[in-house]
Amino acid sequence: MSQNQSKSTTNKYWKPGSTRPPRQQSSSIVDRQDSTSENVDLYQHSSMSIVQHRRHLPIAAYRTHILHLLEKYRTLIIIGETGSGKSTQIPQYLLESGWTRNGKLICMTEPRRIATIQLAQRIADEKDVVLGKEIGYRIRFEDVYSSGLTQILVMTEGLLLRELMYDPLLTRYNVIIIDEAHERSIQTDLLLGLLKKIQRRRRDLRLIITSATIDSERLRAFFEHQPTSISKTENQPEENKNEDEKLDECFIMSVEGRSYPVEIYHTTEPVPDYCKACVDTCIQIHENEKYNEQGDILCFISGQDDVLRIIRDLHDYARRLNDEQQHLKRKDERKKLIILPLYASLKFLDQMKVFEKTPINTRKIIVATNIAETSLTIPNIVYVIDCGYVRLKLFNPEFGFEVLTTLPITCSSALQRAGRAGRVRSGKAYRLYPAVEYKKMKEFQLPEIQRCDLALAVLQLKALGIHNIVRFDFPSPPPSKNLLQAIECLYALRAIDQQSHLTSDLGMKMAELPLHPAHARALILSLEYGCTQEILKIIASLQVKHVFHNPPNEKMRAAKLHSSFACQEGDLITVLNVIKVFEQQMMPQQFCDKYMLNLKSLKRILEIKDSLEKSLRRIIAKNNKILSSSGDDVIPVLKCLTDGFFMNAAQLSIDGYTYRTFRGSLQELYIHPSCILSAILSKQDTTQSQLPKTILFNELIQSSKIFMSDITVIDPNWLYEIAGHYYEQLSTRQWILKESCDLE
DNA sequence: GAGCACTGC
Repeated sequence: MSQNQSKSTTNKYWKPGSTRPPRQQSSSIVDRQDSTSENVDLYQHSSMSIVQHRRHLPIAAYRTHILHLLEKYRTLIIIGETGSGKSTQIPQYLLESGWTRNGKLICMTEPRRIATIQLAQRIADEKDVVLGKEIGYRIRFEDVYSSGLTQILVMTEGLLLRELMYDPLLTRYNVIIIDEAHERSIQTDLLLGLLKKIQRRRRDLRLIITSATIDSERLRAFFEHQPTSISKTENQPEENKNEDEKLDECFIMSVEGRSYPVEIYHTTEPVPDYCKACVDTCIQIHENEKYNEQGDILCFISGQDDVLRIIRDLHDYARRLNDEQQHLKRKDERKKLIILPLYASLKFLDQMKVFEKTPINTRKIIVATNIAETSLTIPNIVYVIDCGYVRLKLFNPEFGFEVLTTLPITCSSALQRAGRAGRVRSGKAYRLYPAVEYKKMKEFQLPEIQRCDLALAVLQLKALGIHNIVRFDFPSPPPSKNLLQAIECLYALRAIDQQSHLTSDLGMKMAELPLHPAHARALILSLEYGCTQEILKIIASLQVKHVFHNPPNEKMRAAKLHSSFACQEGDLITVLNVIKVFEQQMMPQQFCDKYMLNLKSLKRILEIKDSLEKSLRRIIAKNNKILSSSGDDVIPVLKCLTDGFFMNAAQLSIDGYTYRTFRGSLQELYIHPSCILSAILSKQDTTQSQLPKTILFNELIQSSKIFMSDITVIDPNWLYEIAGHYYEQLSTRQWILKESCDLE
């Protein structure tokens, strides 16, 4: 079960900038693959037929075993390393052996949209059928399947969760496969909990959970342990007992992957500056491995800022190298360098550069955030540098907010990062931390459900009829403080009443919208404030990041161009201005280039806006009525935002530049420098008492301080006018919720 | 006084 552990072979020590890593031993030569992503690696570039290819995958040896186990067990946990072929093959094995014969489907979930499409496409290719017929997929905004014809349906986790609202027993499926379960998104955990519940009613439903590394024993315990107190309604009637009743609960099996050994090096002591250490290590690799024909370098760095710092220093080195070579006027053995950044807010075309084939006599260095750990798989990596940190959202229950924070990574993450060096041939991983630090790391990252804001998850569960959230059987129960915060939040937003039931006027409507409850409330209330068109655009924009394009070398120009949309009311109204203008453009590409805006983000905002508008019309049953707009009057929009975001209100302290929330926390908050407000303020001559007294924020980001981002300026009187109930109750804590009692 | 992990409905 711990193949990952055994694959990473040796631990060696070295110090960046002093001792050089040992020279690469001559190793067996493996053909370099020209694939551009992991999803098109194996068969397309070999001479094997599809049948041969399928037979050669490690999972193929387990075909009959898997099918046999599925006859005997209700739930199957399959641990398979990358390259085992589990995702593409398992649904096909089930299809071939008749698991769809009664007209019901095989469902497979993926955490991400791109992976969903790619997987469905690949299965369709292997079966030589047109995508959308026997094999189909569903992601938000895209249904590519035919009811009555489709047998394997791949979809995102979020969509299966939505499907549960309309079909609580998921009656159209025989088998549900949860793929990539080790990522443990909130959706994964909600699905696992709900599927266990469904299995008690539907004894015929089979569940397969596949994962790379997972806390599998805990998961088996979860599926084997049945709650002792099953209520009468949930008890299986005697007469329904049949063959399915005799099934055993859960079985774990492992499938080996296909990867090469990776030598792992640790530093001798902690590095004071991991950016410098990363640059030094890149240089060392480049100098030492100059005879090595292949070998691109991938660096895992925690944030965009550090990525850009490292890129800048590496460019300096590359320039020196180039000058030296010209000066010597002879052919140097060292290769040329291509240095590329990779992070989420990078323009799409710049992201795609990492997939371009590295030319002969050239080495590619990619400096990436953890976008490279899950979302994008970069080909031909032989060297990995791991800084040992990651930025994660963490819910602080004392404080009551999610904060983006830098944390040390976990063992499983360190292994995952190192593993990226062994995809094409044996590789090396350089960890910028001592081995003792690795030993101190937590084994697995906390599942998202244990470290995030649970307001939306709780609302979804309530809508699915799970009344008592505290007693819900979670695979990893979230801290009770976090649950309590979520319940209190939903109560403050009037989505639930004091009995903790969904309110019929607001709560039920909010649950139908795929939005954070605060956003959903603002959107529904916009009908009363008469500014629905404006709030639709603003809420849609909050679901999408990176509207403003800010390349590191053109910051001044970008700031100037962006300031033409800026307004005193803050970031949300500024984005509203951008969207309003963007909508009217005949040539959106030229418009975005001119003002340094992100076309992809803006298009997606409009797409989400349309989808939210459809949902909203359905909820309020006003299909044809024109939705209200407040026109040029911004006051209704600001008041409506206050009505949704009142929990995220902050007031200026006496010092004149720090903020504190109204919720009684002593935490000092600062306006993030990316906010339009800081841009406006920095232009003004006097800095004294210029900051607005009361603001709403959408997110908190921790770096040197805790910063608020996406800020809106409001009139403090509105808070008492609109959310007086909340602030009064907050001070006296008069209200006692039923579920709070359960916790004690 | 000074900088923005990643998904998903």
